[in-house]
Amino acid sequence: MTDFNPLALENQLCFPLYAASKEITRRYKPFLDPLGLTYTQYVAMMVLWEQDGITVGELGSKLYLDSATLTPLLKRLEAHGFVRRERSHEDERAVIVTLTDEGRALRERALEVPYCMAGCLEISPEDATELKMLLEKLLRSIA
Amino acid sequence: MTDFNPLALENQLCFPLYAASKEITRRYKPFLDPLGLTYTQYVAMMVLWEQDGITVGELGSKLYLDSATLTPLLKRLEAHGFVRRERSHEDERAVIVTLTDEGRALRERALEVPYCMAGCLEISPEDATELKMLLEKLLRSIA
DNA sequence: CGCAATACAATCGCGCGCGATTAACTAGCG
DNA sequence: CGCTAGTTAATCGCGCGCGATTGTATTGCG
Repeated sequence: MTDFNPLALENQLCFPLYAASKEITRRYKPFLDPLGLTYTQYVAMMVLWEQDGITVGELGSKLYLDSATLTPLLKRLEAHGFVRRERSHEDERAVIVTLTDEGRALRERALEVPYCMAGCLEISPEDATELKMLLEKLLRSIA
Repeated sequence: MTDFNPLALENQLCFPLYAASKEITRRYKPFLDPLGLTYTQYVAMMVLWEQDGITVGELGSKLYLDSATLTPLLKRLEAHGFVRRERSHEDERAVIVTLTDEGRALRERALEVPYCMAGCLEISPEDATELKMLLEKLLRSIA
């Protein structure tokens, strides 16, 4: 029997996950730079394009991020004129995030990003579907 | 035909990749904290446990990290007494990273980490193998 | 009603992650 | 041999990512 090294990088599941995530985020950069968005800001905007006027907490639960990350990020998006941040009148603890006209308009320019990325990632549709399914399964089991 | 929204979070491949990577790194924390390592420091140590005395550049190519990340990280590992950083005599541009006795000894304590994580991730061996294979395939195609 | 428990966002501190630049060194070509 | 082009780490600046704490608002229980 060959000796198995549990601390070898090749025997890790999590390392390729970590490395692939970083590399892909880097691949997004040239497509997102012209929009003035980072990757995290981009996914935050995706949530808002689907569901405008949600709270910081709701946004965070969809993105797996907390207010320590989101508050400064949303302030930057606000400074860029893409969103507004306002205390809820019903519940003064909550902060509602709303798209501005400029933020809504940005969606049109962002529409091509997924297609640019699809052309950039050399992965078959079958592998992509399988990978997405496995990642979501993993995510459900731990998050 | 149903209308497909390319900017919906559920239609992204990269988002579950990004989210799962973050969540898993977080799961490592309680196991790595007692060793005094972050996740990135842990994978750097894994490389050194396999191949001691490599340069910053070689380490970076294995971890997909550059010197801007590694230099301060290695300084912290040096401050903790796990590694030494010395200019190569053959090539004064290169910096050789070497394990200290303490750094080598840490491997024994780290050996249980992969087993703790395996017990913590609810994923079947078949899914894990398939996921790892797909991630490495993706990584090879883009990095 | 009053007060303790809970919920929510903001803040703080530290460690990445990386594009861009800088500085030191080496290689290689004429 | 000298000079330029290339290589290697280090540094800088900014934006996350998150555990921990803080302050305010709400809820719920007696």
